[in-house]
Amino acid sequence: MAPDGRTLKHVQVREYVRSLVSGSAPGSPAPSERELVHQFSVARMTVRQAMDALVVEGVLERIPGRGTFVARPRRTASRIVGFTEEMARRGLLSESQTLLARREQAGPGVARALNLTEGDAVIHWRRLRCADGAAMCLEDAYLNEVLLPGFLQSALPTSLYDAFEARGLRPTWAEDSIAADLASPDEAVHLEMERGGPVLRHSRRALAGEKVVEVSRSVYRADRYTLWVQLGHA
Amino acid sequence: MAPDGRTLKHVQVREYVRSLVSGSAPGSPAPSERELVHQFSVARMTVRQAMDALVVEGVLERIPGRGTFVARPRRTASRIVGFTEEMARRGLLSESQTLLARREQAGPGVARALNLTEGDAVIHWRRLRCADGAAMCLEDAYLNEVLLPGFLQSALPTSLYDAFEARGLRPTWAEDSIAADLASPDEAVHLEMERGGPVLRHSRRALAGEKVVEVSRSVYRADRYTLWVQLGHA
DNA sequence: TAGTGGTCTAGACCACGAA
DNA sequence: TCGTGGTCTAGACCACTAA
Repeated sequence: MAPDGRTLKHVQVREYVRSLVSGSAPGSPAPSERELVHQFSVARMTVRQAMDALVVEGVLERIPGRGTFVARPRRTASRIVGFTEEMARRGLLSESQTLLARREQAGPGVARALNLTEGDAVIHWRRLRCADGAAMCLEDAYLNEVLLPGFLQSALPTSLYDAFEARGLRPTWAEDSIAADLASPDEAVHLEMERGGPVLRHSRRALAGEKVVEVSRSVYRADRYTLWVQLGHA
Repeated sequence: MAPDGRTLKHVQVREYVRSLVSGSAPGSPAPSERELVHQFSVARMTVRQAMDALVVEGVLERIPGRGTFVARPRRTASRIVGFTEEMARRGLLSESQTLLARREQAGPGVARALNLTEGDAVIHWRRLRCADGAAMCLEDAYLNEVLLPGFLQSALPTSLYDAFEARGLRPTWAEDSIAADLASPDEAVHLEMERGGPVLRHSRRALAGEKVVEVSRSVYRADRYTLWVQLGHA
């Protein structure tokens, strides 16, 4: 489809307009379609193809009879992020202490969640996660070793999600479950809280495309953590 | 734009194709563009406009050189639903007992959340919500009286979200916060649980377009409720 | 080779908004 | 009245896929 040497005209126009309006205030006018026809010496349908893409993206908004304008940014559902980015968003410095990082054979539950067969090799990574120096969460992550070759052999990353990103495996879909519970004795020790104190249990199954990249169980100190979720759009 | 008497051609083609493929299995071929050009005696660009819309909607998928096919349904983020639909989804019968339903003056927090001024009239509706006969949740909802005229004067609905729907105020955006905690004595009595038992606190601010339609605080028995959330798409 | 979608042209008329 | 976006035409050539 895309000729090798040259850039498609509608892409040229699209990216020109995108750069023009990037940074413009919502409501600012974009060039009119006929104006762009003259500037680029292209047909109007070509310009419309370019603008259509930006409208679908939510960058532009058309008002018949008036013109095309910079759209106000859409509200979008929560992005899928890991602990590190979540804490950064709250202005907290995150640190982690690896309690366990090894190759294991998948049990029935983990195998099913990772779309693997029982006994397949998985990476089990257990960390105590702190924010601004205070124990916040105990996290057990299970990863598909096939998708992360050499993961345990090289230095463990600070952010698992950065490691996904670097491998083109940024999660695009997540199924989370959230429940309240009381801390087990072992959890209480790690989280430096009293036994039987309240905790928030957060489980996640994250996919990149069709690949299950992460299955995890986290337990948060209830007194230090509130989960925020945005749903819907527009 | 839209002439009164007749239907736009690209809309005709679009709806024809939509009805053709509705119910078809993912991967089934849709008519080719040139085929539709002949059937409808329209230009190819008109057919493409129709098909483009269906592709953006996620109904169709184009494969260059091969044809256009029915797309597999997209995974989408959690819909914004209320208690009634949430329980129905779990196969549970929900019932509610109204503990309080009255007009109040908005306090500072509720006023800010509802985009109102302190002292404005709001509806405060407190319900004990049960699933399959068992106490599940204690919910305090605050509503903008202006958006729900006559709400308290007529029979209270079973489902608040049905009432929104009937008024064209179905929430399209929600900001939720979720935390673990221990039940207060009062909550424990209503929820028929021991004092200091674990609960899940779920707060919501729901918008329909730009209008804040609901601000609520719910407290769930931790032993009976786990929250499920899906994020992302594709 | 025949068919498909992707790109592109050079026009046209319409309804609507602002001046 | 003029400019805007919305619709529509009747073609064209391209790259790709499958037979």
